[in-house]
Amino acid sequence: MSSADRRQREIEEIKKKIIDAATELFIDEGYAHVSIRKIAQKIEYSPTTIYNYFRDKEAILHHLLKQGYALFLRYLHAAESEAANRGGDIVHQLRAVMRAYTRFGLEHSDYYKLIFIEDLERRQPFEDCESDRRKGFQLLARLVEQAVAERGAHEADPQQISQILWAAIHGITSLLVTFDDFPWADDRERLVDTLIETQIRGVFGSAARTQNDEAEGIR
Amino acid sequence: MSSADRRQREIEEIKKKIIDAATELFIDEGYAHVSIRKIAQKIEYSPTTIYNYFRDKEAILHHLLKQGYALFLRYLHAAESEAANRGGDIVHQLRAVMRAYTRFGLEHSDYYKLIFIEDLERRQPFEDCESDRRKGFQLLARLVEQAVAERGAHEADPQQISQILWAAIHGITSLLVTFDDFPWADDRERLVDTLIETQIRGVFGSAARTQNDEAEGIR
DNA sequence: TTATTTAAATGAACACTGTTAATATTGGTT
DNA sequence: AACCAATATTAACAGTGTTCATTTAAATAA
Repeated sequence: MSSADRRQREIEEIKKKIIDAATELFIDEGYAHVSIRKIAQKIEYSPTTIYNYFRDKEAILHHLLKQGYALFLRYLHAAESEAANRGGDIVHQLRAVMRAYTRFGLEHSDYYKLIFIEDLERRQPFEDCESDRRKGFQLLARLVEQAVAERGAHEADPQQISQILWAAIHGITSLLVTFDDFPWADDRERLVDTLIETQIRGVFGSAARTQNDEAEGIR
Repeated sequence: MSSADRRQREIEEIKKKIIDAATELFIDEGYAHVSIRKIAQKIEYSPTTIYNYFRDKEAILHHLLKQGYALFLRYLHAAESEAANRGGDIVHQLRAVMRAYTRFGLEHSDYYKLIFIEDLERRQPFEDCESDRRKGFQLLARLVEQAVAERGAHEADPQQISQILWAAIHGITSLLVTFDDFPWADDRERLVDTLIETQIRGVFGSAARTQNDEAEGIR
């Protein structure tokens, strides 16, 4: 059975080669402007060979997007648990997750564009990608629910608050990523921080600032 | 010269016919999936005829986007001047403009998708469309500057505040428009209102609520 | 090792796409 | 009625995603 195993590895290897070539091309020239033939040429295979590994061109994009979403969720989860382990209070965790969201967008702006623009723009988005997106939102929603339960908020409905926070953080990230040459305020990191603080203040009131935050020098 | 005039009208008429057919198709099937031949068939002309009226397929999209931006700016300006004429204070105007932004997005979600997703997604966006977008932002920025001067804000930098408000309002609009079947909180209008109030509170503090607002029943 | 079976890579082809150049057709002016 | 300019159309090119029949390579059996 060893030869079958080896073959399995070979298949994965070729798949990876295709994905890598496609990623580079998609990012450079945009999904629509990349042809199967170009990808094939880049990996030095015949165009039809690709169809032995992926059902069609969309399947390649799908594979690529799934990778992006996995990375995205890893960012959010890492931020949440790290903040929790540090003993930060619930609002602190919320902040950390929001920051992680934009950090992902800025550090992997190509992925962000692909998964939050290219994917959204398609007629029929991939269901499992949609599910990953929902997972990201629910992570945020859980934190908000807990935070509202602990401290109360101006608007009582946690669902509404989650969606507002999501909107704000998605808004700044997508704008920063798509309008790279817009004259953004001095430092982008600071802009994001100010936005997050504005949201926290708007939702929980200024009482939401804790000694914990002060100690870490959060404005 | 009357025949030349008539011809001029005819040209505009055919252009309009092309744009209208293209609009419908682009909205239904997405820019990438619409072919010149399909547009031609819809208006019962030969495919090549279209090239007598538009340089290429992109030029059609361009024309369409310009229309969308014009409508968008009309929404913002109308809201601003209406709020000003009603004697509303500056924060009131700000609210009105933000609401107008989302109202445009919701009432013309197809346009919104085209101009705020399709356009952003292209490699090289049309400059004059970019300029229209900037105009929209600057309208907001002017109001913010004035509001900050009048009342002060938690964060002193008006530029930063403008960008935060822009991000929030763009965020909620694009999410509402792209995730039409997401389980949004009860009433979407109310969600938008709550988001706007959250922003105002976060930026100007709760002192920002005026008797004027109370009188009009704004929460 | 050789013969046979199985799996993978390919070349040719189809129905499309945007776009161009040459041709046919129309309408207005002498 | 004859001409001419403007407009519409047909034919064609290079390129696209994708399929199918065919060839090549690899794995197994004799």
